[in-house]
Amino acid sequence: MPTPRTGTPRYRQVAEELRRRIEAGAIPAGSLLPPESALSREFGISRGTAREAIAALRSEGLVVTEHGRGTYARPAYPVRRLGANRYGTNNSHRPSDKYQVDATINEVPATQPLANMFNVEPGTMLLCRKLVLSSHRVPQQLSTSYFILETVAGTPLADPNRKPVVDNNPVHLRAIDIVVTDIREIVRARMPTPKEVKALCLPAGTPVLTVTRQIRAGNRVVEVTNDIVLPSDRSELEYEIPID
Amino acid sequence: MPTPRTGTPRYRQVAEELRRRIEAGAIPAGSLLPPESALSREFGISRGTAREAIAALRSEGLVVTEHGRGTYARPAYPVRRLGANRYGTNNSHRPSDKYQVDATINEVPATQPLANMFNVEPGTMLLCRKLVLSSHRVPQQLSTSYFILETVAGTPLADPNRKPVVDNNPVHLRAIDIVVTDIREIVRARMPTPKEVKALCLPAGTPVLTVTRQIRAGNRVVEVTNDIVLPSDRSELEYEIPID
DNA sequence: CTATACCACTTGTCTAGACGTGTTCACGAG
DNA sequence: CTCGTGAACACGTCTAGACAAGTGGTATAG
Repeated sequence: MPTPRTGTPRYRQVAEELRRRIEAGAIPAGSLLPPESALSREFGISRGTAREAIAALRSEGLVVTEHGRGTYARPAYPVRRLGANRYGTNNSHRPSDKYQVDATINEVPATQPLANMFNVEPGTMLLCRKLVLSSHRVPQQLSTSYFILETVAGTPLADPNRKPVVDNNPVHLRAIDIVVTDIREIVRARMPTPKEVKALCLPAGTPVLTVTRQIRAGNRVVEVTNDIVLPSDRSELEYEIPID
Repeated sequence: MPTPRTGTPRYRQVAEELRRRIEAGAIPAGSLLPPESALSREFGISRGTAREAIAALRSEGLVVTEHGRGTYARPAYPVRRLGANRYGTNNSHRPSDKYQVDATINEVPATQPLANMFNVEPGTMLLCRKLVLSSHRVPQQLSTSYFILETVAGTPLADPNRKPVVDNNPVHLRAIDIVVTDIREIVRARMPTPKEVKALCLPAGTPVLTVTRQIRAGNRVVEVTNDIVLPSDRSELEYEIPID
């Protein structure tokens, strides 16, 4: 029984109806949507079409689905704002207290793109630090940083047993006599890889913010972080731009 | 004939195989993947399952699908970098030449959140400017800006016939005797609404970057842009952070 | 009272087929 | 030579049904 077409596909009509119900509060945030079988009956569509309608909402980040349980109107997450002052040298508040950090450290030769970012020869040995930053057992941030090995070898930065620093690298670099003068960040967004979905417990359809960061001391690049990965549903980035 | 299960679902196995082919260059960027019917035959799966495999890759942004044509390994887009110097007062390069701008201007009373961002009473009249920035007939950026009506009424900024400025508002604000001292931006990422998908010609599964911007002159907030929307496959944001 | 087994209900995966709609290209009419 | 038209082929939408697998509660055995 092919339903007569009205131009817009049926699954999209159903998605819009569900969206209206969520936005009007008829389906409160955090509560369950009707199961697929009920939607199928209510709208006179097959289960496959009902699933497509829900998939459309999921891809907008409006709902999340759990196997065996159902589909929820998505509750607003508490957002972690990475403030404009996160690199300030007066570390009045230390975010590290609230977060748990897992680090793996090893040494690698510079690949071509990394060498470009450091302005060194490819093959130069680098120190590579991969961090996983968690809060309440939920991973909040992944990052991979590189340092010129020569400049940090033997310092606390290269010590795997040392509790690694979270954000404020300028302070810790100063501790080893590197005075950071400026930081350059490039922000992008993309869909996560399956690995990142797993590592960050991302609900399906949630994009990630990525930050590529260069930390410079004078005209020397002392650290390259080749992608800080942040779940976009739990993070935002703040910048202050002074005007001359 | 239900295929025997090996733990991971068939559509995911097919997706991984296709991913390998793309990453290995067997399917070069920009070229067509085999059509669904061919995948269905090659892997011994139904067309629905082949579609699911492709949907998985699409949701990672690895491929894009065009109705009637096929699915392409996604070519790298030319990326528009919004540089750290985009608000510089010496506008040495004028990006406006390369872009076409459509503007709609009207006057609205401040809602509560807008009033908060401006630090004024709700209901204060604002000038609202919606811009669509295009390049080569492809929309690249949407934005909605607000100004305190009183401060800009009668100035070129409020003139709908005037060719609107693209980026560099500080320069144009200075022209009406407002000296911008700093700009605060908050960057987020999310999935686009269906309207944005259409307006920005977004391939399915592409997230958008959003920037909420406050432009301040002294301690007065002179402009609030409540979301610049950028397609994440064509844009990146650059920031320079000076360290004291 | 507890632990387990089962059951009802949910989403996940998959099949086979139907018809709609957009694209492309070759072929034929003018 | 140009224009259009139609066939072939691509993806888009939808149906009906099947079984797998996760979740949570209930009834039963110990």
